[in-house]
Amino acid sequence: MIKPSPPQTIAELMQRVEAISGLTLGDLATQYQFKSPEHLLREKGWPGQLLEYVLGASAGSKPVPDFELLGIELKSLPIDYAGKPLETTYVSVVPLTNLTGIRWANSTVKKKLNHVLWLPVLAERDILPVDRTIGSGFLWQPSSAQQAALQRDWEEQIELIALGRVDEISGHLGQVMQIRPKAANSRVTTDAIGPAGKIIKTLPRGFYLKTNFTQSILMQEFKA
DNA sequence: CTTTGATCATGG
DNA sequence: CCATGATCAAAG
Repeated sequence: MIKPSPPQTIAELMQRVEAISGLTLGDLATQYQFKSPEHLLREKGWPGQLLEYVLGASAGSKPVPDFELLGIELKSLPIDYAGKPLETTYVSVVPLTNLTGIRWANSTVKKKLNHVLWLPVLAERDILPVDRTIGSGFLWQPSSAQQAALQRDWEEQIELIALGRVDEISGHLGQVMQIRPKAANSRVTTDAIGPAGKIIKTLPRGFYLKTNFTQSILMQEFKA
């Protein structure tokens, strides 16, 4: 099975999404000769990488949407038997320096979340990775209310960072989007603005969507 | 070395 | 039980 090429239209993308709904990750891995890990202890990104490949997303760690031509970002969303998200959703790296003049309107968070293809995967821990079933993927763009909530959390936390208070930030902040560590381990450091405006070393951070927010997106899509 | 893909795992 | 803090592999 050859590597799928990037979908040229949204219709083509959604056709592929519908085609894999109901299949397991193991089905796809076999079909596309992808590895099938027994557990995700050492390959936490496996579901996302497999789904990207199968749907024809551009590979790699580039600052562009997964489906560059369509401007769409792919996010797999692990859910439990009740359809609730099991994990927060990583969005992007948090900028910790050169924050002068930075604004929500130009932020990486806003860009990344402008148009998202959510792909739910039934991923309870007692289901082997290969046996996890893919659900119905759907396109989403934030409503004005959702945008506003994201903007509030972004501005509140970015302001703390700009004021040199990054080390006061914890995962408890934010109503719908939080900042948490995003690194290989807790010894990794990067530059940040410290107290008195001096550059300090701190743990790299990422923005994550809280499960209450992604759950509301699922409700909006599947309840009504 | 950094970003992207995320999930793991323990303290509260 | 669950969210926060910690962690892992691939790829550029």
